[in-house]
Amino acid sequence: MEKLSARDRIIEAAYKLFSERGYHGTTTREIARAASVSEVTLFRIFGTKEALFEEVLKAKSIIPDLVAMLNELDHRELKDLLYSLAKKIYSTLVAKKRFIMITLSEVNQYSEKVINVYQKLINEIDDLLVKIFSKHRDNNRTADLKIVAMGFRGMIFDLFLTNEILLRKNISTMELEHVLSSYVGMVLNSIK
Amino acid sequence: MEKLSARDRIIEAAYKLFSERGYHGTTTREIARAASVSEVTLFRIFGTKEALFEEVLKAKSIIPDLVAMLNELDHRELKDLLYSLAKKIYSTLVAKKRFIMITLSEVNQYSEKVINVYQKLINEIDDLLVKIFSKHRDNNRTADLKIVAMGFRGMIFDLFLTNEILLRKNISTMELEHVLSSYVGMVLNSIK
DNA sequence: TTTTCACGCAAGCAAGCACTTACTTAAGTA
DNA sequence: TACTTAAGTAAGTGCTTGCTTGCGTGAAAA
Repeated sequence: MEKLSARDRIIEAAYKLFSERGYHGTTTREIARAASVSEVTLFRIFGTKEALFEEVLKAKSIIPDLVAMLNELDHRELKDLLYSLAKKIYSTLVAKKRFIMITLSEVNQYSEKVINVYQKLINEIDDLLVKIFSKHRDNNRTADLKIVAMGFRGMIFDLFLTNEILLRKNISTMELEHVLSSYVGMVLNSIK
Repeated sequence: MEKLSARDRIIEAAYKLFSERGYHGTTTREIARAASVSEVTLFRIFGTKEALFEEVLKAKSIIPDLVAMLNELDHRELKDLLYSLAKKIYSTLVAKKRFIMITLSEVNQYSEKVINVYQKLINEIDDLLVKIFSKHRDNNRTADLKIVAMGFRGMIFDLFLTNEILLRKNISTMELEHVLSSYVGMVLNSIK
């Protein structure tokens, strides 16, 4: 905490406060105070509260993390591959929990442009899953792979949302692993 | 719209505005104006903005709808039963979209008490699903029915969230039915 | 008819908000 | 040493916010 520049301290503080109280629920005074910086400095660096908000989103977005993750896959057996993918997605979501909270509370005010970014990301995840599935599918099964992919992604995301955001529950690593591998099992049943 | 009392018109207007701009992003002046009521009347009836907010949540909560829905099930074949349940859940979510939006944007400020209400509701849905599954399960399958239930609920909720809230997409009835029946298929594969 | 009631209108209040100005200070850098 | 840079302090600007007060009015109830 001590080595960070004023700019970074402000971003960290704003990130935390925006995620807890929303954009309109957070004041620039509070942010400055939490960053141990004068309010004047905040405005000198960022100009407006809006601009600060955008910088926070840029700095903390989950999207680069997820995109990077998608490119880090090895070529194991299908079951292990899906399981490790599920775990990586879940842990990325947890690591970016505050970003998700901001997104949820501000989602209805996003522009077409921002929404397209999410649209693309979701498609990218689903397409990757379809590609993985189709390599291993049983050809006399007629399951629609795109829908299986949506379902798989949906189960993981909802698990995160329900436990981490809505119920604030401490799900144990063991239980998490059990649930995720069961989800993988459901998917495998549907494509083989 | 014309026959509503001042009180109801205020609640309707507040519901709409809170869902679009969040609690802090909505002013009592705007609400009064949208309700064609003077701001004074708003405060005479509700006392404070906070109290109005709580009345809106009470009046518009999705919880009674879902609870009522759970008690309206007939006893058809498993596949049809799950499918009609999925459709009912989805359409209830759509009908209460604004309530969900408010919930998402205010979720991190809810008290233990409010969170317990959601906890109970989620458990109720999952338990119902488990009950349905276990009547029809294949006994030599060892799938954990609770987890299958969580997955099923998760797929449905994520479908709603992604399409209706995040991407604001008009998913056609046909496509929705196709996706939901595929989800039902995934579940059936896992328990039989 | 008189009283009550539900509401509107005009005005305002204290506090808080994002943001600014003017000036200062301390630590590098040329 | 002179100058730049990054930060702070103190004060304040104009505007908005939640909420209040006082007074008026038309319609229904008594």
